[in-house]
Amino acid sequence: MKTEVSLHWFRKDLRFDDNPSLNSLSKIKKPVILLYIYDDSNVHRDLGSAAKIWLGKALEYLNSKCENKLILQTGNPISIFFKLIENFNIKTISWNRCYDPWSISRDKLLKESLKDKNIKILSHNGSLLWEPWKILKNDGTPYKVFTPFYKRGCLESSPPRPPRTEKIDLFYHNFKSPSLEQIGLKNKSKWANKIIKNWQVGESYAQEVALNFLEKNTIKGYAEKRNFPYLKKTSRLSPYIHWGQISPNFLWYKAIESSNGENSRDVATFQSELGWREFSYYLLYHFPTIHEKNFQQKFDRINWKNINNNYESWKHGKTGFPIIDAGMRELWETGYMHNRVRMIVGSFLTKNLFHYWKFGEEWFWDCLFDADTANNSAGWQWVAGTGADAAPYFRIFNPISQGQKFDPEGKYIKKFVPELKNIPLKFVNNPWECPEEILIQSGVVLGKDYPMPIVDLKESRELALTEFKRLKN
DNA sequence: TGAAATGTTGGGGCG
DNA sequence: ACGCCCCAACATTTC
Repeated sequence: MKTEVSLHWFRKDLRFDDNPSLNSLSKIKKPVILLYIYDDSNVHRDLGSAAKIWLGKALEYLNSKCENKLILQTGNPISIFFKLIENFNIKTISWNRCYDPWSISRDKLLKESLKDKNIKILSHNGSLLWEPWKILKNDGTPYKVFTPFYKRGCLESSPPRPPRTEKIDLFYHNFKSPSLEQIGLKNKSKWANKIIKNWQVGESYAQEVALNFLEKNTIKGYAEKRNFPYLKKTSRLSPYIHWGQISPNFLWYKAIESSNGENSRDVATFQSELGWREFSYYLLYHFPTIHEKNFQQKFDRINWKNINNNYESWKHGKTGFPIIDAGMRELWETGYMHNRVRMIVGSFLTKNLFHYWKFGEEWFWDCLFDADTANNSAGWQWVAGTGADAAPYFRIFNPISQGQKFDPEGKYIKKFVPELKNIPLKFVNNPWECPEEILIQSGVVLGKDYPMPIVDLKESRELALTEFKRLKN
């Protein structure tokens, strides 16, 4: 008779600490097998290039932390589970929930297919502070505005589950897994090596980053300084949170513990950023087309410009607007972009280049380590003005003044757009206005070393306003 | 989690 | 001393 075992299916919870599914299996007291499925048949689209790199590293780390007993599979979960059930005497299958529509239907289908197998199936909340279906307005409908969602909905409902870690016993097996190379999760390209260089991917590093931020009071000044990209005062936790290498519950309670007289506003701001993440997941759960369609349908009538060369210039940081180009190059070179700059480049693509937000969302999806369906779509719809509680359509960022305001010394720009490093501060954001003589001294030939601006800011802004205004009539 | 256009105020120069 | 203009600084409105 084969040993009775439990199975934990890792999805967006690539951690051992504060993992509700693992905790529940610890109570059952049967040895546990750990599974990850690189599922390309049930998702709505393939992972982005950066995400695959991160995932590969994360799985490597996870495997090393469980004595290389992680079962790695690729393909359709239903057939994989059937195969595993033949090989092991599985009594319980457990996972932490995902909240995107295709995962929900996949899990539902799986539960049904396993119905008569005499296996207990458990699902848990491992990635949200509040379950989306528990936060509703008095009339029973979901919130559509962040502030009441967060303040009345979340903060006034029961507090999030405190973090907890139980030890599990591994089941030792010889089940064979394909290698990361074989399933396409090992990218050895120059680009891959470059963008991952400054990141350490495992759970312990996630905790290190979090504790440095929260316990060592790096968070002090966060409320103000998080807007200045060169200061690097954001938490930079987003990739870890996305992959579940650290739980929001851990961060929530660590944040509260770290709050003192000096930083309470900073801590509250950080908590509300976690709140924005909750809001994005909440929206995707209640409005499951938010990743592909305008949340506000009236914006379907906008005549966006057809995709053209400007999109390529934007993607590769060659728009001629230094703060935009710095941001897009940070993305391409590091798999990350500072939040303030995400807003600026998003506004530029949707309002000045007048491209549909989905094109921006797609490029971010491909390049960001933290590429996340809920956050990415909600963010792009926010900036485009088409979303729930979005920025009003007329809130158009001016890349020159945003650069001057949030990169006042030009340090961020000069880091990622080094061809401008000798340009005097006065012209860092508007090199095309720099006198020829100074350009020569700075070693820059516009149109050759650095592009001329690809659009007229004033003109394109007016055009966007006119087109958006048209919808009101 | 804007920015530009427009309006208001007040101080200084100057006839 | 006074009115007038200019303009910076700030406030309000508008998109």
